[in-house]
Amino acid sequence: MRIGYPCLNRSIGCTSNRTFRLKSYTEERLIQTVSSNLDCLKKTLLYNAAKGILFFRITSDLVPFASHPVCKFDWQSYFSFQFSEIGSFIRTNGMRISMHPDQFTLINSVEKRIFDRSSKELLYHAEVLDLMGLDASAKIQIHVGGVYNDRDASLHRFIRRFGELDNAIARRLVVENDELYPVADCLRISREAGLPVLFDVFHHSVSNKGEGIPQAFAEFAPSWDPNRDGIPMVDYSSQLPGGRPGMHARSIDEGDFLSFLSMTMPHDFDLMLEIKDKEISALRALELASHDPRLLGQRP
DNA sequence: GGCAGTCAAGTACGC
DNA sequence: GCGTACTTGACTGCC
Repeated sequence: MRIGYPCLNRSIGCTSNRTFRLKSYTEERLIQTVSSNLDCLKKTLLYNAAKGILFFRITSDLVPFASHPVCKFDWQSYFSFQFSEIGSFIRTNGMRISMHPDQFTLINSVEKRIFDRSSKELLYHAEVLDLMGLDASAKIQIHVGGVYNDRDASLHRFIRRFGELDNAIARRLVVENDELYPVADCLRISREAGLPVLFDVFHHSVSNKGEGIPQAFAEFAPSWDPNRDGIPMVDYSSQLPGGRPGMHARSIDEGDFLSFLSMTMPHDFDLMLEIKDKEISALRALELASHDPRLLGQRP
């Protein structure tokens, strides 16, 4: 088990998701921003390695407008050295990487135009991971998408569209349960399309078909082929106390976390903490899990 | 320097 | 049919 946090580190004084407005797009601005984002990504990974945080989600804003028609710049070649250097650091330190395109990336949209645009966005994500020289265990996670008044047809449209994706994308894609499509639906897709299911604990608590956590684990874990995909990835968060249902907690709920660890024994997986205070909770989680056999031997 | 409004993108939902 | 929430950090213009 590796433990991690998404996209941002708030302790090191830089962020790798700096961006700018479309209106102010220039090649110069792009180069400057990507360069600073990559520098910060490297710093973030150095911090993580020093602290024993071995799972990290790379922000989709690393290369702003990468899949937008406005971008004609060959950032792949221009930054190839920096990407490969970062990738080599990741591999040397035994780190796991994920990416998560935002809500606008929908492969099951009724509109072909939206699928095409999403496909370009996914290709950008795959290129980032390819340029880093990471194998297919570095994943890109998306949700099933919209319902469009017909869940079954929309679920099958996901499967059909998945089959149309470039292999560079398909080999990395994993589908994540959410409020609209609970894990049972993702498993149907997985069985037909052959992609793994990324289990989101918090979404599951909001939307499920009665499966408890142990049962859900028993069902989705086999969708990951250890040789091709690596061990499963799991997203974890808990309810913000007093917040609207579905809001993410600001910091880790220690009791909930410990009970989650014990409920998921003996499954091994990499755990992404989707919690507002990011690396703070990840560090706390590492302490809380320090006696868990799945983490032993991983402290720096 | 600080604040408020806005930002590429889509969908669901309430009116 | 239309407007707004979703979710969220960072940019931008304004003071």
